[in-house]
Amino acid sequence: MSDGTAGGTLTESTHREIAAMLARAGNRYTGGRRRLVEVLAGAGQPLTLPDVLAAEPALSQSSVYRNLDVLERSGVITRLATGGEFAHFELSETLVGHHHHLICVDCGTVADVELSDRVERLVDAALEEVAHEAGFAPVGHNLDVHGHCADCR
Amino acid sequence: MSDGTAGGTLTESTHREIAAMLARAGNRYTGGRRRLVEVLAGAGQPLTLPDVLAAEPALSQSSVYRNLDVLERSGVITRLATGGEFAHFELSETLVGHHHHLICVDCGTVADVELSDRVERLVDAALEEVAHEAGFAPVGHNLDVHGHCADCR
DNA sequence: ATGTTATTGGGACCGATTCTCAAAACCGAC
DNA sequence: GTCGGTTTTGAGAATCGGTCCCAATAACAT
Repeated sequence: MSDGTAGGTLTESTHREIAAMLARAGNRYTGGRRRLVEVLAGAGQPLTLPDVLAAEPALSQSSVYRNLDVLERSGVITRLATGGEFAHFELSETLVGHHHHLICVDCGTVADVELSDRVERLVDAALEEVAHEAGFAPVGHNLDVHGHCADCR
Repeated sequence: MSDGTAGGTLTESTHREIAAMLARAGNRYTGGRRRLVEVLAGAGQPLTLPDVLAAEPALSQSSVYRNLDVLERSGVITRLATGGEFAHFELSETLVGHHHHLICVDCGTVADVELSDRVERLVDAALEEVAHEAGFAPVGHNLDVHGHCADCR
C-alpha cells in the first residue's frame, strides 16, 4: 500500500473482476499482468508499448506484448488503431465506461473524452439504422477526433 | 473510352481537379497515379494495397505505396487506420463527400455509410464543444462502426 | 532536340509485433 | 511441503507491412 510505486487507481474489487475475466478464458492474473493493468489504469490515457515499458522498466517487452494480447482477448483492455507507429492500449469500456478519443495528428498522443448521454443515444440510434440497412450487425463504434492538442498548437 | 478496362467512374473534370491538387504540391498526374485513382474510385469501398495490385497488376508495389503517400499528402486520398493488417485507402472527403465506415471484425472489409445531416451537425457540435474544453483544435473526425458484415454473419 | 526535374521499379532495408523454446512460477493433490 | 501438470516468463529470432535507395525512364519546358 505505501510502497514506492504510486499505484492504487483501481479498487481491489476491480482487480477481482479482472481476475474473473481472465479466469473465464483460462488465464491467470499474474504479478506482471497486474502491474501492466495498473500502469494502464494510472495513466488515464491510452498508452503505447514504449509508454508501458517507461513506466515499468522491469517488465520485458515480449511479455508485455503477449499480455496485452491476453488481456485484450479476455476483454480487459482495448487496442486502438490510431494510425501512428505504435498501437495504443487502454482499459476496456466495461471497466472505464464508454468514451471517445482526441488524437493529436502532430505528436500522436490520445486523450479520452465523453459525450452527453443525449448525443450518445442519438448517434447509437443513427448507426444502428444505417448498419441494419447494410445487413451489418454492429458490436460497437469508435468516434475519434483528429486535430492538434494543447501542447502542439 | 470503350477499351477493355471498366474505368470511367470519374468525370474528366474530377480528374482535372485531382491534377490541380497534385500540381499545387509540385507533383504530376502521371498515368500510374491516374490508374491508381481510378481503381480507388471504381471500388466504391476503401481498398488495401493487395486490393489495388489485384485490380491493376501492372502497377508495382513500391510505386503504389509511394503514390498512395503522394496522393494522401496532396489531399486526394485518405488513409484509414482500421486496425487490420493492411491500411485502407479511399478518395478523400473533398472528392466523395463526408461519410463513415462499417468495419467487419471478421474479414476486415470496410463499407461506406452516410448519416443524416441532422445527426451529423449534432455530432459535429458536440465534438467541437468537448474538444474546445480540452484545448484541442479539431480538424476532422472518424466514426467507425465495428461488427459483422452481411457475408460473415 | 536537349536539358532539367519528377517518376518508376525492384530490391535492400527498417521496425513494430509475433513466435519459439527452455527455464521459472503456479496450483492443486497427496 | 513437495510432486506433477500446466501456465507464464524472458531473450532472441523471425515475420511482414511499409519505406528507402538509386540507376533507368518518362514528362515537361525551352
